[in-house]
Amino acid sequence: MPEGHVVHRQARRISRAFKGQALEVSSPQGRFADGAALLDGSTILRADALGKHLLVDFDDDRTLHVHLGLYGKWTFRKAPLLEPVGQVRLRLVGETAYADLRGPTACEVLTPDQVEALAERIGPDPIRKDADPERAWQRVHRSRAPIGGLLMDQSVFAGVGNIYRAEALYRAGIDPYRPGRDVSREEFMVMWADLVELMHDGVRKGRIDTVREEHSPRAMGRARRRDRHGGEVYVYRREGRECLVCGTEVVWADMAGRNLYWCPTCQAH
DNA sequence: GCCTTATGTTCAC
DNA sequence: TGAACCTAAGGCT
Repeated sequence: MPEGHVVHRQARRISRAFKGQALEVSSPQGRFADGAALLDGSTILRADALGKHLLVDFDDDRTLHVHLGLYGKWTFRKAPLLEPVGQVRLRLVGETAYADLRGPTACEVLTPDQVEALAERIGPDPIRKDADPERAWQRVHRSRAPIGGLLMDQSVFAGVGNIYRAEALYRAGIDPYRPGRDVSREEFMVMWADLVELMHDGVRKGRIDTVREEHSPRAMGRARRRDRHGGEVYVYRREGRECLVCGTEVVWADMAGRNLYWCPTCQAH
């Protein structure tokens, strides 16, 4: 259940574990048997993330594309090899370690053209150095759709998920229902810079913390508080509890089938 | 043990 | 807008 920061961590981990090695590739579950056969014995050149998409380049111009979706998960282990447990779609075995992939939405082999097409259909990823926020700004600026929806649109912001959506809007003081076209360029650029900072922090720590020091319950002498996803946040899944800043009850709504959380006082407009 | 829920995307209507 | 995809964890019994 990852947002972009997790996928970037996984790309880094795959690079460190397997780069330059000829891998044994298999599909214990069988659903990726053809792709695994195609990649088996090939060498990994690099692994990278584009938003929530993981791309692993093998020699011979073949790229493994993995999207974890809502349930997908990687597990990394040191040798010795253990029998696959459960539904393992893909197993990568290197010299001293191996990785198992379960439950992904996408696990396929792409050609260079297909990789290019993927890169073109997703928006700028705040975690990547080559991201151009102007592309996202043009989309937001011209849209009547609510900014809360645009933040979840991967063709506008790649890698942003439900937690970063809720927290970036909270920190910017923006009502999730405000139309994109009513967000000023200044507000957009501040929010983009904030996403860059928050998501880089997520890559570094492997968890999402968004609460500023001055608002942290620790700083106010209260017990350390961890939210259910493992980090410390202002509004995500805190419906019915008090806003850490103003005390108003955090509220919840369904927005396009996803859970949306915000503080109606701190994010009034 | 059973039921609900989840940091997501795509497709059909 | 809703269902399907597909797996694991947590809450409930």
